[in-house]
Amino acid sequence: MAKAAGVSPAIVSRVINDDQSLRIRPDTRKRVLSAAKSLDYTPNGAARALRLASSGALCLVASDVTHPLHGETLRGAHIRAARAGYVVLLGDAEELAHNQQSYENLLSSRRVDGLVLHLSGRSAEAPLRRLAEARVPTVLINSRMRGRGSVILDDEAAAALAAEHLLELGHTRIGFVSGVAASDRSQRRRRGLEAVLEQQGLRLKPEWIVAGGWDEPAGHEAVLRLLRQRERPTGLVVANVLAGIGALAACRERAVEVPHELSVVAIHDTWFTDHTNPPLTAVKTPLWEMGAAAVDLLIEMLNGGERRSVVLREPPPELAVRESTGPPA
Amino acid sequence: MAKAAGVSPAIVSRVINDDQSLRIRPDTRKRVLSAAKSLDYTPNGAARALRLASSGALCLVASDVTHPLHGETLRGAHIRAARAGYVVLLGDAEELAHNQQSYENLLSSRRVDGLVLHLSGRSAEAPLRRLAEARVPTVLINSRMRGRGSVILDDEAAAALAAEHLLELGHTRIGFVSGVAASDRSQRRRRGLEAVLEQQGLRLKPEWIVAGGWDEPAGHEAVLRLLRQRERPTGLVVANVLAGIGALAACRERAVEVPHELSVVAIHDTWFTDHTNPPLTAVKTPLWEMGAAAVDLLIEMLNGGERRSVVLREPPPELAVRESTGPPA
DNA sequence: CCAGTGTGGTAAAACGATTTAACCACACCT
DNA sequence: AGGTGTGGTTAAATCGTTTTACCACACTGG
Repeated sequence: MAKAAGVSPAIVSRVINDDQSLRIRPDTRKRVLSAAKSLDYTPNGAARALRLASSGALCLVASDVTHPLHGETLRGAHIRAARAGYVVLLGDAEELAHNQQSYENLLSSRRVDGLVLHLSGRSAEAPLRRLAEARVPTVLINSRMRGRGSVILDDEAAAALAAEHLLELGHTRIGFVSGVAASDRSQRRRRGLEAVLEQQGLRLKPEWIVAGGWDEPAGHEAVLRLLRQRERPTGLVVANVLAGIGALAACRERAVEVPHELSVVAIHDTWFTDHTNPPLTAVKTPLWEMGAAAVDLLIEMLNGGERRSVVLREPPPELAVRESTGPPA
Repeated sequence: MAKAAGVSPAIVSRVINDDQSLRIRPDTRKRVLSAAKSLDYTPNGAARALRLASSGALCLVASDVTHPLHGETLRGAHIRAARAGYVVLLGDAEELAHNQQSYENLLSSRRVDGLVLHLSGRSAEAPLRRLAEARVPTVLINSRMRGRGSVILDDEAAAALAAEHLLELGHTRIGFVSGVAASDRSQRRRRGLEAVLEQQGLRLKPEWIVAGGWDEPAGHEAVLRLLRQRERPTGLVVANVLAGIGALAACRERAVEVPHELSVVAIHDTWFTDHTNPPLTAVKTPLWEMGAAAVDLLIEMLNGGERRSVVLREPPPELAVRESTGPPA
């Protein structure tokens, strides 16, 4: 490259990288640029990474790559990263937790400059977090830890919106299917729900709080448990849309009519809530933006910014009313 | 590192990489290994990549990262790659097609050793393919091109299975909602369908073949078109499960009863086919395996193997009968 | 005329691993 | 004893950038 331009590699580098402090004659610059184009030269990534001690790659670890909600977040992260010149590596939490060896390698070989962890909150994932922060700057999505960068949804607001919807329809007996119970996001959703109920002088009955998870089988199973009880709620807030679909399935299975006998509203919204039976009322949350915000924060940290914990309040959660909610019988 | 072990870097490298041609005293090896552990040393990825002229990363470009079916394939690819010591970068076709500049950079900077392209078959993606093969070894998923590595499903068999199911139920008036019409996988599915019909002396009426796409809106719109016709089929094969869901929605919208007035069977199966209204009969296809096979093939190519075109016949497609199909009225 | 100040570069030393060639000590063979 | 392996280790070159130090030259002001 340098040879073709008849110029030292130093100059080439500085021209290509548009170094502002470089003083150069316009025609020399042009010579470099045209040589670069005619050779269709691209700087070697590995050499740059070596010299700059940074790889230009971020890694997003998702609890489950096939989880439909992660797709949105991933895309947000991806687009933002690309805009800043980073590429995104993908990790599957389960796979990595299984194979700690390779996980450690990935982190400590400086192949990635930073990490975004989007985990489920299950305890099996603890080592992933511990190792992460020890090695590279890390941002947590939808879970918080002291002194770590994180981006979380406004879960209280989302849950409150769901609760208000049920209250407006006239429900007073309201149940809650939590996500992974130990996860802080699940607890935030519960708090948001409780706050709204208390305003109305209502309480969340402990026996109507059932532990679920983030996927369909978990919601299914949780609602079966709930339906076994003598007294039943008339309205149900489900902490996750996949679990919400499981809830609908459980109702069908037990011949519980939705929404006449039980109204169901879930948190998060995706394209297929229109297509469930009945279509599922859901609270729309800014998942795309969450991914984007996580990457923004991470890049900010990489540039020397401090670790912050961001609560994503914009855009605010929105209710999409469908046919799984209605007035109590 | 070398210093702590009291040994030259050459030895360290060869011990760490387990070089078979190295003859070394057991205690020397042990010294190296224990020093490596105590310093918790990991070779710098960038330096290795530079020296070895290979990055240890593969890139999977999907037409749409949020597409539920891609999740499965992605996971298969991911796990296989990890097993071989590769990490997987993720690309979004739409994003990359938009931003060719960065795409070219990614490919030519040798940041990835190989590429897996899982595209939709739309013409906008053509440049992605062209550039890819010019720069790095590439494997196409579910589409074929002369002289390129590729992995495709046994689409004929899958479509045939769907058709046989309808025939067995007694349908003779069968329609087809294709995917992206120009894509070869769509054509293979159509051929599979036609072959089975011909065996029974039946024909696929041209007016009952409607062009769709790979997502819900496309299927929705295609079936609305189909339902506008005077004469209607009683059974419908939809080339994609998402489009299938759109088909169901279109039927609901037009008050066409499924399965009594129209039976619908789609290709590909995912967890939510159980939850549509009515639950959707679908042909299960080995998506996970397809991702895995693509990566296997790519790695084989990277190791000097020739470009092959693999048809994935194992495991064979399987029919999951649900409530969207039944005997004709 | 000379010191000082720009200007437009060049040359060389990193970055951290891998690989090759070279070297040495020692044993074994003839 | 001289030649030939053999086992074990070292030194040096290399990958392609970036960065720092430095240089030659022209121009300027006193």
